Amino acid sequence: MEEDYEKNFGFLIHDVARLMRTAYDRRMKPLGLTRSQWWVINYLFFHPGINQTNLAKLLDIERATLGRLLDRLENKKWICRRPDQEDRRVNRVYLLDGKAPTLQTMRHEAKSTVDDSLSCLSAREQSQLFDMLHRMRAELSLANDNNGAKEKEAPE
Amino acid sequence: MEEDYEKNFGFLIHDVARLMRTAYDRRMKPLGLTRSQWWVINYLFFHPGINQTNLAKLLDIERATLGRLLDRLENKKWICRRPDQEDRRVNRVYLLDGKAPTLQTMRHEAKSTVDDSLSCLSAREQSQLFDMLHRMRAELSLANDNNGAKEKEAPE
DNA sequence: TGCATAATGTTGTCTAGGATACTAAAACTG
DNA sequence: CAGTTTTAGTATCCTAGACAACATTATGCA
Repeated sequence: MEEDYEKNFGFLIHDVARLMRTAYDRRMKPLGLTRSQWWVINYLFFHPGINQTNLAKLLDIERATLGRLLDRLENKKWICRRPDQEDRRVNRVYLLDGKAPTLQTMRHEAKSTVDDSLSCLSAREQSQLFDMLHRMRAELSLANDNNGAKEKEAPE
Repeated sequence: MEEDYEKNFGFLIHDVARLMRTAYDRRMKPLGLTRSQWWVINYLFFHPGINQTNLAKLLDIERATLGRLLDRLENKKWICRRPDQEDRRVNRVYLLDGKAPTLQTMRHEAKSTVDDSLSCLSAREQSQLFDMLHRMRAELSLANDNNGAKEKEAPE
């Protein structure tokens, strides 16, 4: 019987993701950021001036969730929101100056966290794992969209 | 540059886990339970009368997190807590009667959710994936324990 | 026996995430 | 142009999770 629920894939992957998050967060703590916050900032580095909706799409999270993440990052003086000149609904989000060095440090921290957790896999296994998870994400993301839009798309 | 952060394994697995959770929760919704709640109940089915600390250990979550999960399940009349006769600190947790049929339904729902998300992998790939994630979980869980106990274990 | 220590469960505080409803503004349509 | 619809961002409410502090109760030890 143990086997029965030890085998639930949903919780297996949930556990791995959760354990990785806490490992990340522990390492990030001295820098004053969580993993999610760092991830937002990392995207902002590559997409300065992006608006919130598009950033939420990139991160594949809800706009509300991103909004709150940005609130916290704004409080900590990591980012700023500037109103768009042409569309008064839109905020453009920028990384504040002087953060590049810390960002670099965090990328290294992130990398060693990942490396640690992948150390029990061979290089070949790692790339297989990547490939499989990518496919799953694509599949799930699609299913998610279809479900979310179900009411509107296929009303009968 | 896209490649650079598209490749972050921590977020890849985080995304997959999150998408699976929302897929689960959507399916569970008509039954009035979230995935986490269902998981607790599933364990209780196999371990009636377990105390909270041991249940938290089985689930590998914090006692506080479990306590609040149990609060919600108690409100919904899914479980009850009964004081232990010998140790007055301890609560023994039981599944209330008549829930077995719903539990069975939920197991099927859970299974099809998992099957859907794994449908893009061959049987061989699935078992490889399982194996790899199990190893990672063991590794991370160990690292987590060591870190959590660090202060006490190695005070110098 | 009496005090120090450990264990059980709760509460409080924080982050993250989803869902929904809302406001303001833009875009579309007749 | 007026009215409708869509879009951007927020507010509100919920679950879940971690961490830390705490009261109560057991346990161990001098």
